[in-house]
Amino acid sequence: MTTEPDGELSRPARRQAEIAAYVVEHGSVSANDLVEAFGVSVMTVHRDLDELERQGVVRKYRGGVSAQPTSVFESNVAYRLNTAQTEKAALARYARTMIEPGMSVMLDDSTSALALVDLLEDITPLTVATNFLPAITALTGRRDITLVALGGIYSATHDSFGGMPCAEAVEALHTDLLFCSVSAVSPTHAFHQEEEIVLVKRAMLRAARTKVLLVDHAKLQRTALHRLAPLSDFDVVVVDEKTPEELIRPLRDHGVTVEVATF
Amino acid sequence: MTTEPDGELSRPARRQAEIAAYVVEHGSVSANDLVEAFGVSVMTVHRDLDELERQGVVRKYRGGVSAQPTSVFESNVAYRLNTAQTEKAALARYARTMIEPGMSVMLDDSTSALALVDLLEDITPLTVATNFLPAITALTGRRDITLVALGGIYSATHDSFGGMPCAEAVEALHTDLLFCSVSAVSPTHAFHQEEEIVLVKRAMLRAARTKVLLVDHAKLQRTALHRLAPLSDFDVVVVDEKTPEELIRPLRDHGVTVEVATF
DNA sequence: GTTTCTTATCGTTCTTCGGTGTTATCTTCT
DNA sequence: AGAAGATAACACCGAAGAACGATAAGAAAC
Repeated sequence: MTTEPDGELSRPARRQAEIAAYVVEHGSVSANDLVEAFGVSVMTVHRDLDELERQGVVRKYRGGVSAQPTSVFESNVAYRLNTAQTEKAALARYARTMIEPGMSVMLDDSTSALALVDLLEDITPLTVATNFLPAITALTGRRDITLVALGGIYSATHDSFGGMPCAEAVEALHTDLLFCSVSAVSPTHAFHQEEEIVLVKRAMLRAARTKVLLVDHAKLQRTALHRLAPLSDFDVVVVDEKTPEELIRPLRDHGVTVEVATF
Repeated sequence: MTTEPDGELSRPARRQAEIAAYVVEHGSVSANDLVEAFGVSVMTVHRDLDELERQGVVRKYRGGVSAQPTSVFESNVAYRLNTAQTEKAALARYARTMIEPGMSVMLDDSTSALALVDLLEDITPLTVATNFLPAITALTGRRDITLVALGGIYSATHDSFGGMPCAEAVEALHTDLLFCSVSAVSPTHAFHQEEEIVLVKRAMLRAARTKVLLVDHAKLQRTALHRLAPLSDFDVVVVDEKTPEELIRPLRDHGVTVEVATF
């Protein structure tokens, strides 16, 4: 798992993700180790490590770096962008079909939601509320889209805004739709790794009429620390085509509406 | 006034500002007029006009464009960035000296505040709250700075977030300092052109302990529609060095603390 | 229908800036 | 003091993308 992830990431971003994985795997390594392992100069390694530290993924000390808890590595944006991008595109395409002109849509800080932003071209008028900075930036250019930024405390790890201020901003709204994602899904519940995130997502769930959960199949076989909400809180759970039937059935058995996004 | 503003703007942005000024001056002009006046192709003119329309500065119709009320032109970001940049830099440098490590600072969506952002390098730790997107973007990179984004409805004209949601976000905070700017200043009051902006600025005034008003001398000889607040609400009014003494005296006579930012 | 204006599309140019290594300076540990 | 590691300060290279114009297709006026 330490080698060649692919995806549409810039070279340094990809390398940083690889370095992060390497560090997580080895627990702690020296800068020189990384120089050898990745064939770049010391300077570049340090720059990468600075960036990773800024994102909260590693801790630097004199002589090397050590890994932070895996959970924060997994919610690292660069890492997530790397993962299952084709699945996410499919999920986004499905989500796209649920949106009608004139609606208001809320998006959380997930890469699935970001994929959706690119597909919003010709739905107009439209109101979009999100706390995810890349999504915000992408939407500022769009005339005909009313953009509501959900402010809050900036998190470099997620590149989004969160915390109490964000939750409060969410409370003040009510949208037609919510598209969000989580770290892990059991047959009965959705889970997430970080508590502050849970705060915001719960608020979002309260603030939308129709709630849609977007998950690729990897999420169904994983677990995460914090229970976010029962799946019954969602109106639809959308999974990708590669999801094995035997993972879908338990969900349906528990009364969850599951839709499969075909590619 | 229609010719050669300078500044550190990209070429198209500068030209767009010039076109905007041209349109404001002439009330309404045809695309071809602009082609001649600026020596670029029709296509480029149209693209510029589209952008200006997106920002709410002009209105396009078949055969040409017409100007929106001057007020919105004057709050157009590109235009403001162009204006009095050296003065703004001086104001920012002065403001910089008022900030101590550990403080929390609120910035409004003014270009003066943006100039200040660049000077925040070595004050650490620091908390900054702002609704100005360029400032937010600039600050996301900074480790050691806690960034609180003030969300709200995106305005392309100002490139910032506003409206009720933003005002509410502001209410929920309380910072040590506030740096803001306005369109116009009389000996007794600060004024602004747009009502929604007033809403947010008033909230900011309520949410900070020490309030600092940054104005270049041009502001002192102007008027604007909406009364924002009495100058007594501000703890300090900072003006630039080029401000004539006879404009400062009336302020002081009314009990306002005026500081002059030397270049 | 004709003319005038506008928009879409494409390819070229140009600039900007991200990404990098090298060298030199500065820190910190021993 | 010396050595190893970290950071700062240039300078270079290349690629991504902005900027623009020419042309063609489309829409609206007349």
